[in-house]
Amino acid sequence: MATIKDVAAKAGVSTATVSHVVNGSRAVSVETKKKVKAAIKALKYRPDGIARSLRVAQTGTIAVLISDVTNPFFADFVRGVEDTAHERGERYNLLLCNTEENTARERRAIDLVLERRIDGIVMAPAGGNEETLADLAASGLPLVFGDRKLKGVAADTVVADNVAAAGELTRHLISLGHRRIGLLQADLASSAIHERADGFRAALAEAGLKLDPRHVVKSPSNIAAAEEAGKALLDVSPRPDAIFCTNNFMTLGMMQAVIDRGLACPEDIAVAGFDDFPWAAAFRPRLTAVAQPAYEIGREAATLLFDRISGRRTGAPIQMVLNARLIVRDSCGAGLRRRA
Amino acid sequence: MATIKDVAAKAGVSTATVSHVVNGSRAVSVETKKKVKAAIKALKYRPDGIARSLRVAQTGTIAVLISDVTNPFFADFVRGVEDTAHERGERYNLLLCNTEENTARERRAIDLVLERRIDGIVMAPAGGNEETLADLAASGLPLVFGDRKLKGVAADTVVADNVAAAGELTRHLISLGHRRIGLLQADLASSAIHERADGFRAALAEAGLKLDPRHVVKSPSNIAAAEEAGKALLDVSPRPDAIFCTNNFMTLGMMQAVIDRGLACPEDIAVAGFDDFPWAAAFRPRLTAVAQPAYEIGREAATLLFDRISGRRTGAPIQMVLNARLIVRDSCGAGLRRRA
DNA sequence: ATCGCGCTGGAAATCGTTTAACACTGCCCT
DNA sequence: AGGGCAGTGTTAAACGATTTCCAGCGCGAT
Repeated sequence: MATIKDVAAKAGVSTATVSHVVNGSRAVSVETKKKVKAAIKALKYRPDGIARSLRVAQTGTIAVLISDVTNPFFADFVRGVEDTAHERGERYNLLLCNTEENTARERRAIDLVLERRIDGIVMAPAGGNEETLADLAASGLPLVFGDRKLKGVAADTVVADNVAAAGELTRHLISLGHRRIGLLQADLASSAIHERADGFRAALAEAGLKLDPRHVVKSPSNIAAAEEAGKALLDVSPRPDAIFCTNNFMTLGMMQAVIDRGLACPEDIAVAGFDDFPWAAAFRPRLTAVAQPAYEIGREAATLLFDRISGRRTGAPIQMVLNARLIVRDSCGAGLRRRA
Repeated sequence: MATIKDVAAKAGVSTATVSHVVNGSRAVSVETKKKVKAAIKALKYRPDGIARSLRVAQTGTIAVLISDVTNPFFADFVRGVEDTAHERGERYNLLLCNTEENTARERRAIDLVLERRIDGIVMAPAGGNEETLADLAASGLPLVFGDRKLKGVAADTVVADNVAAAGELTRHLISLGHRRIGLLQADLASSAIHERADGFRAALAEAGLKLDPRHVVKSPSNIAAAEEAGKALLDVSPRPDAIFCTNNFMTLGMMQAVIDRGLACPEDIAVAGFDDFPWAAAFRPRLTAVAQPAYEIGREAATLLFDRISGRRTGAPIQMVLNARLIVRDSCGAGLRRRA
């Protein structure tokens, strides 16, 4: 690889001049500019970003820490941050880390990206690293939380309005005549999950409905585990007549469980999902679900981050909450004559 | 941020010594080691990876260029490479770039990551950058293609056996009695897509079946476009009695189109997908599809890459092809009494 | 004349590491 | 006694950029 020195030598100028024509950081006569450009082309010179980063103390890289890109929610989220990074810096890059909802992995990932001297972090915190993250935030490194807030650490945050949306969804269930409504809850520290459960419970209480403790089960946040948990839920007697699922994995596992037990949705049991899918209207039962603005959460989080990085915004962290919207389709029995 | 110099000063040793205790690169007496470690802790010293990278000429970062993480296939693929990166380096990081199947974006992304002096690239080439990529491969930077091969550029490659799997899927369609089989093809340069179409056509020919030209339509690779294209396909007369979809977006769009036209799958029309979904057995119609080993493709691609990076393997590029497997469910009418 | 200024250009310090080369101290061996 | 070697430690030169001074030159104003 040719270095700036090689270019300077070939063009018969100093490295300072080469740097200036590359970056446009000072006026350079058209003549020397031409010579330098010729040398650059001849040597296929490409500036070394590492050396540059060392000197200017910024890397043009931001880290994105999420639990799993395989989760469509986070895939959208990541696209949101990438797209806005693209619009801003022109030259920003994303360092992606899947933390698997694991405190230790998250801490390792943080260590790693800090060593890389990234310009900022947007993350969906797994929980359990409050202390580390509070230190981090205090250190001044731009840090924003997306999807989840973290108690006790002051950082910019953008989340969906989980309790409101969860309330709306369960009221929908109730309005359809369901009374024994169960909860299939992802077993995560995520504030989002807990807020959804809270919204669910509050709506139930408000309607004067009781929640049978056997009708709430927690499951690891993946489809296979949710399927097992879902079956357990279907096996209690009396069986719930509707299930509220706190995230997309729970929903998918639950649907599978319904099939495993030979039941029909929505005729035998209603299932309501938190998190919509692009294909939800194309397969039966057409899923009734809350659609989260995953992409926008990523976008806003990135915007907040870049505002910090650029110094456009300083001072106290702000918190942004985005609306999620209920999409009524068939899986809860809307428009269905209910049996018995 | 404390630097190595600060630590050295505080511990009363040279920076060389500090470096050696940090990296374990030479014997250091227990006494000085203790002093150094104390200083490190006291100052919260964290080595600067940028400076280190500059010096040692490697970054511990690899770039992953795909069209879109939002595509479940690529999400799995990325997880595959990340997981193996994790197992290898212990300290490897992923730079993620979505190229949107866009030649220009891909070239920009390549430029960007080259400036970052990444240690290697694994990518699903969009097509159109053959020259650039051939240069790149020739330059000696470890480069491996996943999911797609690129004609005319010699690089390690891992792909699925698209033509075989496509053949198997269409033979399945034929065996079920379908005769007017249509093709909904993603309009991509991807070798994978073309191989699937080839496998499809070959199987048709082998069975002595004709392909009505009006029964093959190309669509941009996203659900909405595929839905429109799917409707067009359903509107030709005579209507096809089965559709082969070349990737997951085509499949989803097609299913939506079937609903839009008020038809039933598989009763009125069969749809066969290339790319399975984790939820495919939980919703109706249960999709018959070829399941690609997306995660494994990512894994093997990364393995190939690290073998190059570490110098464990040199010489001519190798090509690896992984099997995809057909999963028969309901959407093509298996086990269905066919009408008329 | 002299001063000041705008326009170009260069020399050299700097960013924070790693590492080759060298130095010192004991100690063993002959 | 002296050479060789193992064990620790330091000095200083890279790595490849950016950027702060500083300088030369031409020119208009005083």
